[in-house]
Amino acid sequence: MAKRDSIILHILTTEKKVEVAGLAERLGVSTVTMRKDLDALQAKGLIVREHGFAMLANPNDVGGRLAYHYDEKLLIARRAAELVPDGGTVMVESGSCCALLARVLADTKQNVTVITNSAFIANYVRDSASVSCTLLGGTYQHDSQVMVGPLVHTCAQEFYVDRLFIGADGWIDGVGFTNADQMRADAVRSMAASASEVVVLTESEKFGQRGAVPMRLPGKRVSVITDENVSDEWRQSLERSGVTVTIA
Amino acid sequence: MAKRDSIILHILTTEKKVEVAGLAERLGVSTVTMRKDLDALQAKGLIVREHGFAMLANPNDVGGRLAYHYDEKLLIARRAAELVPDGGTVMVESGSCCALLARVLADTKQNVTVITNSAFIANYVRDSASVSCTLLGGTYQHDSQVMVGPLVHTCAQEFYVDRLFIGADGWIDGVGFTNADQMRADAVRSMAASASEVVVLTESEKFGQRGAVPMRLPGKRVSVITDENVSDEWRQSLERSGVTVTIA
DNA sequence: GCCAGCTCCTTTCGAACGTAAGCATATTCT
DNA sequence: AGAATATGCTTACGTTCGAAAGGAGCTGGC
Repeated sequence: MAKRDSIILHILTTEKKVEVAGLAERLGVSTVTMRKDLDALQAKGLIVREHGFAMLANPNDVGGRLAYHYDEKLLIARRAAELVPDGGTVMVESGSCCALLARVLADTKQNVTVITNSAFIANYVRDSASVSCTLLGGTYQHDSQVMVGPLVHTCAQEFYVDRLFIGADGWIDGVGFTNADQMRADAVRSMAASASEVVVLTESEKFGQRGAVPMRLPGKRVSVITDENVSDEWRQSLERSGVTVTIA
Repeated sequence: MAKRDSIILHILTTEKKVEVAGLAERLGVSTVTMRKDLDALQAKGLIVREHGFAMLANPNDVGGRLAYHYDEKLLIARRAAELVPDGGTVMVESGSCCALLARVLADTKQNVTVITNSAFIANYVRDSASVSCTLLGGTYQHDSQVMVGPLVHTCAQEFYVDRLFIGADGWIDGVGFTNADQMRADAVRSMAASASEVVVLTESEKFGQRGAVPMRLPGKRVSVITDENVSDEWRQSLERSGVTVTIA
């Protein structure tokens, strides 16, 4: 990931919509170079372009959330991909790191099967012949493109895999990982019942935050892959709760 | 649907990729007008634009298939929508007419629930608050964005509705409707088991063709909605087989 | 040290783009 | 019927776009 791309994403994250020419001037490059960078970012699904402007993809979309802390998320996804062998099958939930994991698997592995409740992820790796997707049925959440509800539970029962990768919106000491959306948290529990280990992929920033809905995964082996900025305090909190911590 | 739009789609269907300026000249309008038309078609998902060019969306995508005989398909979809009351629930399969039906429902009805095995359709009506989607789980076909396989069967069993709307790739006298893809034909059967009536939405052109896989819907009440160009010969063949024919 | 090869950036230019203002033909209102 | 409004197209203009060609800076080999 080029350094300038990170700066562009950071600016876009705060300002949403900027002129190409103005952005080029602020970064001290020509408009041609700027356009090339923006095209590359658009190809990754992180931003959307219009004539003369660049703006963040809808933050409700996973694509928009990806733009935030993209570097860390990519490192985490790459580390997670190491856990998946060629020809393996994994469950993947709908978080933004999870989407990147699917993308990394599509780009670097052979013949991997991804079971997910995210239509975004299925579409995200659509161009790759090396990943085959199974989409769990359910009620389609319009903004997040994620399947939720009782049908997810029914579908998930049809499978059993080694690992389920999930995102998280927060961590509360003594309570565990949390999610912002009750329906999605429930979907995670349904999927977790069909996996022997749950791997949480999340940027360290999330540890300071608290989602509204505890994930509640009692009796599950849980580990987390996060970035190097996680503080000792949170790391100890995690390990006290029996969560294995891996730094990407 | 403007008359010129139909001509544009017809040209695009045969030539795939054309220059905006050249197209404007051929139709005798200014480039400004041409761009406006093309933008409108792009907004409907029928074509894709590049700097200076317009081209058909990938024909493997439903969007690309929609461009072909768009007028007829829209009429059929509108007629089919009349069968669906506000607040109703319908099953919809993955054909291009079915996608248009979902779009029409989204634009004209209130509080309709669409149960489908097509991730394309779920995404296609994503912007509408008046349609809620339930996506049936299954193996995700990369090119068509359709769910197939045994999981579709399991999921479909969780529901029962009045009507299932499906597409078809052909009709053979004495055999019935046919489909080009075995997996998708199987998905149709799974869904048909959970509906009291099957409504086939298809352009009249299809009656001269034969898909490779008979749909086989024994004991089902079957009707078809098609366009006015259906010949008497085929119409009688359909009615002999107990299929109710409606002209849109 | 220094040259070849490579990558990345810039300059340049004609073509394409979006917007606004103007004109002509329908349509509606009084 | 005649004026007011609406629709659809064109011309015109300043801006942005994509592609090609040239230059700066880095890397590796001798």
